[in-house]
Amino acid sequence: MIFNTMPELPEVETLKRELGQVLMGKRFQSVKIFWPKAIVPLSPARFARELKNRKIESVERRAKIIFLNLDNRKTLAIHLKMTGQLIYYPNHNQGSTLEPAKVEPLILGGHSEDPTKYTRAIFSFIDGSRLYFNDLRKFGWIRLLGPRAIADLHKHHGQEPLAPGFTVSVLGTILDRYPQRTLKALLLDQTIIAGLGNIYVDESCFAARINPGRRGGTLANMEKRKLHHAIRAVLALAIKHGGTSARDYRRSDGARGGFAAHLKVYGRGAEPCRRCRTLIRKIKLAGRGTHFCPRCQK
DNA sequence: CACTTGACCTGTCCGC
DNA sequence: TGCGGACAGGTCAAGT
Repeated sequence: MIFNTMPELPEVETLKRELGQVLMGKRFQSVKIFWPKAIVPLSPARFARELKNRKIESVERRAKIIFLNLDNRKTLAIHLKMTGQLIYYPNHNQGSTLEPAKVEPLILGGHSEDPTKYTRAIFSFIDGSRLYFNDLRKFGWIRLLGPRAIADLHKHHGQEPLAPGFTVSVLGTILDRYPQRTLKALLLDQTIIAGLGNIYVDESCFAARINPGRRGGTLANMEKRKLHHAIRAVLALAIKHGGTSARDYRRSDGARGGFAAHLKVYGRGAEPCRRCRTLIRKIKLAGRGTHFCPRCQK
């Protein structure tokens, strides 16, 4: 089973659901660290010692972070950043304690690679199954945190856009509070709304038919309602499709897939708008490549 | 206050 | 074929 994510909220949520199914109740046996920076401030030895024999009691997501809650009130928090992956290998040799499970070749970035080339950590469980943390660009991190640190992480992040509490009026209040910021910058800011990234900000703005360069204070009430609905609809649909592969995502069965085929503007610069055939424009906004239809999005 | 740039890393792609 | 530059799903710090 391969979980390859391009992680924004829908991708991390997909991972959380799938990992929740397989990791619940597993106990860590050993941990190998190949890129110690990924787990600072702990040393690999300390990190492994603290995890040994701990049981995973639940799996959660907040913003773009995955939380593996352990049986000692500590939590393994994982952020995949740009290129992180969590790949689960079930134990194919159930019952055998001598022979480690064979590692299938890993497909990464569309190429067959040495399974360990981008592997920064391997978590082995007592039943012989394993979880690989791969990360080409080494931006991702894994931290073992107590309740206080977890609470701080939560505090650092804003609204969960799919939670019941994220209402039209909450979004309206946000927009009114930052009247001068562009929508693009506002929606990317994790301390305001947590979970949207470059793909889903562009897609949400398109769905709402609002230009991402608009300032928060300029949206009419109807537009606020449309944006609110667009954000939730786009995220929900993307989750339904298991997330987006902008590049070379493969499922365990080798199928391309997910939400990439449903993208309306992201990655479609100079291609015709699916609604009006006008060419999609790509500009730089808030430091990020930004895609929109100049005709549909006012 | 809002925006830009650079940093963290490795890889791909495009133009010359 | 090689080489330099731009760019890539994220986030943080520093400077304008």
